[in-house]
Amino acid sequence: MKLSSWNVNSLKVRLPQVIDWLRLNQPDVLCLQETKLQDEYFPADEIAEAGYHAIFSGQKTYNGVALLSKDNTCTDFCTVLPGLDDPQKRIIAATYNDIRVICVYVPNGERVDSDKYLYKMKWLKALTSFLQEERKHHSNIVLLGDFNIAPADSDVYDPPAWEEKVLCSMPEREAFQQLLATGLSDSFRLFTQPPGTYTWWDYRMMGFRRNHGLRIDHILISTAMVPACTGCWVDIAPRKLERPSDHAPITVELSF
DNA sequence: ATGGCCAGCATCGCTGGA
Repeated sequence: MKLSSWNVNSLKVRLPQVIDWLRLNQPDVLCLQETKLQDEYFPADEIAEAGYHAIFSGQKTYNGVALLSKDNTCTDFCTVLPGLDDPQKRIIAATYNDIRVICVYVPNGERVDSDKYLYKMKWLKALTSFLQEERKHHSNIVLLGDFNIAPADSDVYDPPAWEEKVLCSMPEREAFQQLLATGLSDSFRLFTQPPGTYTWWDYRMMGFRRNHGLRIDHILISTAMVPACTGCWVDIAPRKLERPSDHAPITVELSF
């Protein structure tokens, strides 16, 4: 089975690209971030025509997450991060065939000296606690989405320029390691990858053409799933389209 | 040169993203 994650930066704008991508790639689950849609406007019918069931948690203008799946029998649907009274729609989780799928849109943080950075760190701490709890109930966990963290300098096109900047700062990288310490592996790093593989490129300054990118979208799998993991890759094709999202989708493949 | 682009909302300029 295949699970994918894509920050679409407005599902309204990107819907045709998402539908095309689903038809072409046929993931079992596609997790979306930054849908930027209130639930009453979610394009469930168009997505159903492509053969996918959708659950979603959105709001006006900002944030918003969704899980699209071929399987329409998910259970334990959840859209809140316990311990955090957060009006921002940044998490959606559901269980598909004994696999716990947790889709997240981690706050950006803006700058390391901003209040949004403190909110980001608080959010990550609550997420780690949530994973510790989820681990007690599920052995097969996939935590995927836009983490807004480049875990290492090899995930950054220009490490000196980004040193201790938001997305690359040590506290953020430590928070990422704390997530892994709950019993998760970065599936991307289980395989040899082409150097300079990223998931986000700035719209400005011809960021994509110059491959000025960061790897900030991730698929983390519980250790029990590692032997079944057969691949993880980033598909940069959608980033080359007209009116692209600034993120590319990432996919993990599992032998069940 | 610390900007540049993009989406949304509400208009013709701002916020937020990363």
